[in-house]
Amino acid sequence: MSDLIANLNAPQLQAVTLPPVHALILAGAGSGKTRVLTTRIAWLMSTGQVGPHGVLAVTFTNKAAKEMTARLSSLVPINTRGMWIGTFHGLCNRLLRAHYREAGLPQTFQILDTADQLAMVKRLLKNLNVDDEKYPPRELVHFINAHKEQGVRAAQAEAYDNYTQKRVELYAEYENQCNREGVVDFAELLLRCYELLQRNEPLRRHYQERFRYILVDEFQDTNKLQYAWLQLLAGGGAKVFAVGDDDQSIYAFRGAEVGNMRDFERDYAGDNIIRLEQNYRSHGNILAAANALIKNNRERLGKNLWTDAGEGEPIRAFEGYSDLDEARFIVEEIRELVRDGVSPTQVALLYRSNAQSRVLENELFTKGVPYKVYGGLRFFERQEIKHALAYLRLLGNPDDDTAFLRVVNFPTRGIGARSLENLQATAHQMNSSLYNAAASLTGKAGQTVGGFIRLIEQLRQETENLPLPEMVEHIIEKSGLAQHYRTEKEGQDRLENLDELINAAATFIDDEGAIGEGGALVSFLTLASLEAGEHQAGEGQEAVQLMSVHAAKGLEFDVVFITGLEQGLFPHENSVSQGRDGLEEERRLMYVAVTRARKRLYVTCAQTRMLHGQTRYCVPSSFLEEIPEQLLRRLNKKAESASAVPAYGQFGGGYAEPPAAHGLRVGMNVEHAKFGVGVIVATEGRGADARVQVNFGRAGMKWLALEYAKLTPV
DNA sequence: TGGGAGTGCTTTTTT
DNA sequence: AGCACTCCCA
Repeated sequence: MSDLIANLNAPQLQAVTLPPVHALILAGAGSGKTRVLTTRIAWLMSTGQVGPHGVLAVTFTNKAAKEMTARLSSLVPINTRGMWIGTFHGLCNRLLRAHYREAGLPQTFQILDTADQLAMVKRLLKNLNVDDEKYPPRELVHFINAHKEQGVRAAQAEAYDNYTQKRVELYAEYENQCNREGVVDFAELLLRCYELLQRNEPLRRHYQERFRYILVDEFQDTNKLQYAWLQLLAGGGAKVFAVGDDDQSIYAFRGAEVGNMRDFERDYAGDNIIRLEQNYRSHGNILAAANALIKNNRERLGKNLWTDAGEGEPIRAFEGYSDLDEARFIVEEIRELVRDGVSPTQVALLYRSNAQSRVLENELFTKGVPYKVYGGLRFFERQEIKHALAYLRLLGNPDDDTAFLRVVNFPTRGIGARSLENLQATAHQMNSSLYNAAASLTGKAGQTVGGFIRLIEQLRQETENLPLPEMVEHIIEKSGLAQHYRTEKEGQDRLENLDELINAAATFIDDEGAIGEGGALVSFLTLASLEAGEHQAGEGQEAVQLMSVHAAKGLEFDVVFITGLEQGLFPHENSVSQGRDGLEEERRLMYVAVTRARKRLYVTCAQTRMLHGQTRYCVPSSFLEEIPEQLLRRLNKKAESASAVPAYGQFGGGYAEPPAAHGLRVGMNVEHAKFGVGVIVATEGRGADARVQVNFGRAGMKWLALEYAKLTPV
């Protein structure tokens, strides 16, 4: 036991060994957050304060949950299998499966992922003859989810105008449709679980008494409903240990409420607030830059990271002429680093938006540097996988219209739009699922659709007694999917993925020893929805890591490049237009990016960049100015770059248009009588129409018509 | 039915 | 530019 806490620093030790109280742990980047969380659990158990049974630990991602479980079993000799460690959604699912009747769900209820949900909303709009231009499906999905995340059902939703009135009605229709089909979306898992506990007192009491200690990871990312859910579970005297970092809150755009941290402080933690401020990850200069940046945010709980690792290297800053120039510089540096013995896996290229990876990938590819991009399509989201799963879903629950429509005519079996319209109308009349309504169809539609129904019935019989992997294999073959992809030109990859699905089923059976409530199939399908597949294969390869800043949260690397540091890109213009809060979230994002680096940090930008098919002229990010100059080493002189704008076409892609005849060029410094000295960032038009965009620093960014504005080069 | 042309959008993302 | 989605024709 003393081993357990031997190497903790003072605040870590304090947090881990806290008596049974509510506590808020403000854990800075790289301060040993996960370690404290897991050691706390281990400590509570090994001192006999609680058994594995009485602990509830909540995370946001499956990855974090798995890591916690793994670390825990290395700390204490217990079987973690039965413990309630998981994601909010995973734990809610578990509760709902165990009490599906009380929750008003069918035993085999399935989970809609984002794509399924969108498909259902689109279908709904069509069936109800609603103009999808006036009510865009995506916006409606957002409307529905946002309400659920606030704990608001359609019946309680406020309809403050006619438009919203209609949206609320559609929300209600959507709820009905989900209930009819016996499916739940992600937000529903949480809301349904919350309502279950709220309404069912014996059940609530049971869990309130069971869980004595509740631990929450990444608390700054919780939304309102999640907070309410925690409050409910903690209502019986359980002690909540919340770990989070308000400075790393970067998910407000999807409903996270940093305010929950303050609320938690007010409602629970009181004076049990512990700050973990010693950073074990980054060298001093990197931390100093991070601290200097985040200091500019107003709403903070307050925290200052420090390290005893020494200053380390300066932060390297580079400004390229173009995005291509920037990419070339980066790849050159990487090659040098690798030559000096740095492992490519320890080098990360970060960007604000995924579209930026293209130029970088191109250059890496050209120079033969292996790389891996994170954040593409995930395994269970691939179309062939979703098709196979849809067949499986239909076996489990014929009322699943989303699954039905996905495969009723895939591979094609002559069931056209007319037949389906027919079917949907019939189903609507009968208030039943498409599958059920199929029997009532007459004519040609009745025949073709009937054929599909018979196929499903046949598959059901044939696979009834098969173990899961063989069942999956059988379905893939007999549904015609395999044959379809065998004849398709580009089908090879898809066939391999389908094989991989069979493997996944086999692994699943081995790992889980099969079955949860409702059998192996249902739990496998649940896994497919809840764990869309941990990124892609080939994770451990010797490759440079490319990812968005969001995706980098929680990771660390020896060398980090933060790329595309330009005004409008990072901070992103859409966020900046959302006012102060938007800019502050961008700054937190920058803070996250900076604190990923252990030893060396590069910050790079470009003067021109291809965006949406057009060349944009860029101004360096305001975040660059927020890093104290003495921490920086500029790898190209700033003054030089201003006057050294290359001639047209000199640098690969060149510019979209040659410099205009008025002699003013991007990068030139000019003086204006009123605004003072500024730098030209864009030019447009010619002759009398010519305009230039100038960044005057304090006086801001201005578009000036050359015909009127007097600009003198300086 | 399926493909080719035309249209529109484009921040970040987990469950 | 690149991609997803729709529409229309063979």
